Amino acid sequence: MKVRTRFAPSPTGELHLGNARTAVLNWLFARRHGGAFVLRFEDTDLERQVATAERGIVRALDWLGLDRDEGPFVGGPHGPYRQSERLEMYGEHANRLLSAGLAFRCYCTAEELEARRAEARARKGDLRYDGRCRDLPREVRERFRGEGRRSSIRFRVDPGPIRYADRIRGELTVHGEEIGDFVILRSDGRPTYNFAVVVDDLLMEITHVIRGAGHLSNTPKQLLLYCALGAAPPEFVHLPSVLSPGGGKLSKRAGATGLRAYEEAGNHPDAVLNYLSLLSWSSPTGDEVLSRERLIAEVDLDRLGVANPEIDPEKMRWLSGQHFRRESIERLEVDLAGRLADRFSLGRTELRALAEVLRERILVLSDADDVCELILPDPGLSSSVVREVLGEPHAGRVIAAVREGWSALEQWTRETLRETLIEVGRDVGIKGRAFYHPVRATLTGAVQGPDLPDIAYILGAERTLERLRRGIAAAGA
RNA sequence: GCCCCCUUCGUCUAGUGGCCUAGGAUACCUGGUUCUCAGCCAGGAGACAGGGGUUCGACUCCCCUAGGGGGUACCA
Repeated sequence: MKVRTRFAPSPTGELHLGNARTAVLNWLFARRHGGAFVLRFEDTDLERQVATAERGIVRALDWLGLDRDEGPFVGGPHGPYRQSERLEMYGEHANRLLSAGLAFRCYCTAEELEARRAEARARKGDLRYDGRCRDLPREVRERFRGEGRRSSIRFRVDPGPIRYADRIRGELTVHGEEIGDFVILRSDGRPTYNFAVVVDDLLMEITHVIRGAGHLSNTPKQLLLYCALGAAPPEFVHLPSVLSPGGGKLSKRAGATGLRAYEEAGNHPDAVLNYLSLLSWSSPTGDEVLSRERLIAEVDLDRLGVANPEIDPEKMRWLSGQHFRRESIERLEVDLAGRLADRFSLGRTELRALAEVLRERILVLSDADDVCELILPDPGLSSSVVREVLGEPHAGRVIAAVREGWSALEQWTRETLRETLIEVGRDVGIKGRAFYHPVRATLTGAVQGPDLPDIAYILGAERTLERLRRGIAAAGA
């Protein structure tokens, strides 16, 4: 049977790391088995407009490179892919259960139920539905209808053990009496979550339900529904809940736990994919820096852990750096151009040089901002640090010697620049900061930054030599 | 209240009764990379939540406690 997985967020706000991790695992697993990954929006409960949230989620999935085989905007044979557009299907299925005697109409109003719950809470009693409409005599039902009472439809849950399986935790058991008869269709005709997922997953032929562990306790209800509908349940895989840095719950809004923040900081998308997959999972090889291809080849539901992992933004950044180190120059050029275009006008060779240098040192793309800010603008030599450095005894001589060495270069490469710089240093007989600082200050106006040869390489021969020329003049003055 | 799930270095994890004087990664500290920051390389410190069992032997199995997560909704 072909593997089919799904990601079913409700389109409220932005994707947080926990949702994203669920999406990642579903996608990876589908790709691993040549299956289908479907996106579905669970929006039955939402009256506000959700269009922007929907687009935000799709955009986030695209950024992570999680392409969908079916879903909103791409379509597919099992649509529609929004619950709000599938309302008749839920009604039909609920009626099937009703006529089979597996469900019943409940005439209790929301207010009555709430009042009873409050009362039960007060005397520390049982909060579950008491089953009072379960076997209502016909006359009573008719009287309620006559009174104009609306009814919801509840699923009949008989007492006794319910055994269900989770791929990660194994066999689990709950007792029917702990669940109670739950609502599947509200009195206004909308389905409840537990009913809608089952109908959708069934109709969409989902084979593996991979979702957060928060849904573990919903699973027996859903299993019961599958049986009642005469269908074979999918395999359930409940991923441990992702926790905020420090251990708290992952809140829906908090910026630091939103996927968006990691994108804006310039984390490499493949690294985010990699990092998210490493939560509760590890490669059998022990390697941690994994390409998309390796992730797909190596995902294995049987290597998933049970404990709830905490987000570690530092490790995320490290991984991002590792992915940049493995990135192609061409791709990095595109990323850099996109990020820096509005602040700097970058020439072709300059962009290439920047990419070559930055590939070896950045953790996240935003690190490039600082480097460019430091190197690209004309430094001006009037700042106090520069004047101080250029005022040192041998400053002018050092700059002149470096300029002479570099201007004789046939090839302006990082290697030749570095070798020449070391050679000149030896010849001139000045070392350490007395040697480096005058050159550095002249080139960038600061005494701190990337390696000197790299700075010269990015600036190119013409600009480097010109800046040095002015440095000599300033030092001489 | 009741029910379910979880608990290895700060963090992510390896580990399925002897291979564990518990391995890796990150973060941290130290040294190197003839300047700085970053990167990179090398080294260091750092954990089986606590208590009872079972067993010749327990990080691994069972029970209790504590802590965390979830459910008990006409929320998802």
